[in-house]
Amino acid sequence: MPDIGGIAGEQLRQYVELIERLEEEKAAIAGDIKEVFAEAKAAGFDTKVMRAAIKHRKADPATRDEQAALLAVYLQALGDYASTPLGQAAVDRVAA
Amino acid sequence: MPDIGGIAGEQLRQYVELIERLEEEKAAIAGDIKEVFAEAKAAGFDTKVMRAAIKHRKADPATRDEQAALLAVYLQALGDYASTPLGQAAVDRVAA
Amino acid sequence: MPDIGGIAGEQLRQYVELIERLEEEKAAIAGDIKEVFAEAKAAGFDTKVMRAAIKHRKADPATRDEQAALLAVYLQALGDYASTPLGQAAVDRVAA
Amino acid sequence: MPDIGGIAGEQLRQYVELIERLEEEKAAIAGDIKEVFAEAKAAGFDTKVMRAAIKHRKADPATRDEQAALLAVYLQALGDYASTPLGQAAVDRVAA
DNA sequence: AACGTTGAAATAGTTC
DNA sequence: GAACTATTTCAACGTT
Repeated sequence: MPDIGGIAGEQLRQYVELIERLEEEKAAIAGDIKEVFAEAKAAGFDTKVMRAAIKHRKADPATRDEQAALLAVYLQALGDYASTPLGQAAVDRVAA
Repeated sequence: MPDIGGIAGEQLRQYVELIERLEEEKAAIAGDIKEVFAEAKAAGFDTKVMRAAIKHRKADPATRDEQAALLAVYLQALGDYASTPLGQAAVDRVAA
Repeated sequence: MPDIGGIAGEQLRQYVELIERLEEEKAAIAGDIKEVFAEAKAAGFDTKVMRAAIKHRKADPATRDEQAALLAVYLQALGDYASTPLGQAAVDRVAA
Repeated sequence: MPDIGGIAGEQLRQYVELIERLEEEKAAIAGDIKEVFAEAKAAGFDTKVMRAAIKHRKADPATRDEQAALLAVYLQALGDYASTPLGQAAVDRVAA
C-alpha cells in the first residue's frame, strides 16, 4: 500500500466501510432470527427442539454429500488396489 | 414428526421455515463479505491487518485500552516486557 | 492480580509456563502425526483415503450419540404435545 | 473396506491406528491445558489476557512489530488513528 | 509458491 | 456463573 492517505488509502477505506456495512446487515438478520426464536418461545414452543429440527434438516443433505464423497474416495482406493494382483481378487470379492 | 398437534405443528413449521430463510440470507451476506476481502487482497491489501483494523474500530475504546494495559501488566509480571506498546505508563496506572 | 511482581506474579508465571510446556508437547505430537502420514504416503498409500477412514471411524460413535440425543428431544417434544388433546391423538396415530 | 489388498491393508491399518493413538494423546493434552486455564481463572486471573500474553511471547518480535506498524498505517488511512499504541513514529517509519 | 479449501482451535454470546 | 452453541480465526493440505 504505497501512497498513504492517497489513492490506496481511499480504496482501503471503501473496502472497510463496505465490509462494515455488510456486517451490520448480517448482525441485523441475526437479531431477526433471535426475535423469531423469542416469539416461538412465547408461543409455547421449545426452542431447543426447534434448533434440533433445523440442524437436522440442514445436516441431512450435507451428510449425504459427505457420504457420497467418502464412497468416491473408497472406490478410487479400490481402483488403485485393483491394479495389483492381490487387490483385484479383493475387489472381485467385494463386488460379489 | 409431521403435523403433530395439528395447528401448533403448522405454526412450528412456519417459524422454522422463516428462520431457515433468514439463515440463508445471513449466509449470503457472509459470502459477500468473503468476496470483498478477496477483492481487497487482490488489490494488494493485507486482509489479516484489515480484519484487525475493523475489529479495532468496532471495539469500545475504554475496554480496548483496559485490556491492553492488563496485557502489559501480565507481560511485566512474566518478565517479558521488552516491547509492549502502551509501555510502563500503563503498568503504573493500573498498579495505582 | 494485586502485588505485581510479587506472589501473584509468580503464580501467573507458573501457570503460563506450564501451559507453554503443554502446548509444546501438543505441537510435538502433531508433528509426529504429520510424520506418520508422510511415511504412509511414501509407502504408497493415499493419505486422503486414510484421512477419510480415520474421520469415518471417529465420526461414527459421535453420529450415533447425536442421533440418540435428537431422538430424545423428539420424544420429549411428543411428550409435551401429548399433554394437549390434539397432541394425544397425533401421538396415538404415530404410535399405531 | 476391510483388508483389501492383504498385506497392504494390514500396513494401512497399522498406520491408521498409530495416528488414532497419537490423536488421543493430543486430545488429552488439550484437555490438560483447558484445566490449567480453569485453575488460573479460579485463582483470579483473566484467561483472555493470559492467552494474549502467551501468544505475544510466542510470536516472533519482528513479525509482531511489523503487523502492529501496518495496523497503525491502515488505521491512519481510515482516519481513525486516535489511540494506537505504536503511534505516529511507526507510520512514519513504514511510509519511509 | 501462492491460492483457495477444509478442518481444528479459540472466542464470543446465550441460556439456564 | 457455568455449560452449551455459534461464530470467527488460525493453520494445514492439496492444487494450480
